[in-house]
Amino acid sequence: MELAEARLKFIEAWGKLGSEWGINRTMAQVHALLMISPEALTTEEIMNELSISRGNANMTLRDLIDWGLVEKQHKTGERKEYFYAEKDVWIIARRVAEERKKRELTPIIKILDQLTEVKGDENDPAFKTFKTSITDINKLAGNVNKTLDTMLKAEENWFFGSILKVFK
Amino acid sequence: MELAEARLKFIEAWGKLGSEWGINRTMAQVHALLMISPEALTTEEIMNELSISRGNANMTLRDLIDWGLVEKQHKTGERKEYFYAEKDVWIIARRVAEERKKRELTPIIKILDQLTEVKGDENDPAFKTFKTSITDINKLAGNVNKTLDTMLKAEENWFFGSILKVFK
DNA sequence: TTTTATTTTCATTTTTTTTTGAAAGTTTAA
DNA sequence: TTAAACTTTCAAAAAAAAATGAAAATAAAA
Repeated sequence: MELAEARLKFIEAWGKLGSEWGINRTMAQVHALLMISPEALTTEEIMNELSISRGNANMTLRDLIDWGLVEKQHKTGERKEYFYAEKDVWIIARRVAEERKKRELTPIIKILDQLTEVKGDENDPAFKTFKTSITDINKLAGNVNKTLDTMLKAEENWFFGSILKVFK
Repeated sequence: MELAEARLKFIEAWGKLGSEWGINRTMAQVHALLMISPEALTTEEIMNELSISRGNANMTLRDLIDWGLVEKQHKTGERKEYFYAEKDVWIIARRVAEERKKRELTPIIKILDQLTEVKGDENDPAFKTFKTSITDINKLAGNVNKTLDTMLKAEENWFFGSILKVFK
């Protein structure tokens, strides 16, 4: 396979994967494009490569910056902005985990904590089932949380190396 | 907080979480409702509790069955079908992991493997960056895959117990 | 300053996803 | 059989999400 074809396939696949995980397809595609680009790109170049509008490119890039996956660069003597993506997959994975933890896990844990406080009749099966489910989900969420904290503190080889041996 | 209110809050929160992770909000809500229901429910009951149409309820329940999270039950002497959800959160987590692995991880690994075969000029930065990125993502995906396999074989206390101590 | 290059915003349009509901299909019982 | 009870399907409608593009805003240069 030629580079040009492979690049398009990767961008498409990354976009699809993103959309399956609740991430805007275009955002995932812009990320894919920047990940495989050795140099920082301008908004114009991104628009052309992916056939998207200026507005879309602008908003998507802002989101990617918010996620900590892309940074703005300025070239001396040049007026326009360039965008460059982090390329270390371990750092990328950690950033995504960190953001999703902050945006989704923390809020749901807060709600689950409140729901644990529900009052009712211990002999009512509806009450008992509710309480057990919430308590169990809360415990699982707490463990996911702890595991993510460990992951966020860990070095790259935490995942690529030692931990896997424990499973073997 | 009263049970009725807590139930609604949980259903809402679970639906929101689902939609953030690419799972249809209604499907997550039906799942939530069944998880906190001690007894199996009829389509009719689910329609009423969540104010959804018969068609929607039917398709959503079928999907949940496909995911292995819900099962049909028949009560003797009764004609209509009842739906019951698995309540063990560890089993739920494993089923979801198993399905997403099959539906999303395996296909992307297949594509990444193909993309690793790309041919080009080793001195071309575009080629080098592409190859490095794909190779790294592929390695990470492979490790995620291995970890999930381990998780799928593991007992509940793999997650709730021992492994966490390794991190401490 | 004023002009020009560039970025950002956001009301509107387009696309995608989800839901509806009524007709068709199926199963059991009379 | 026929009818009643219940389930499934799917074209059409509605809702939600994403994208457009032109105007407004901003920033650098003349």
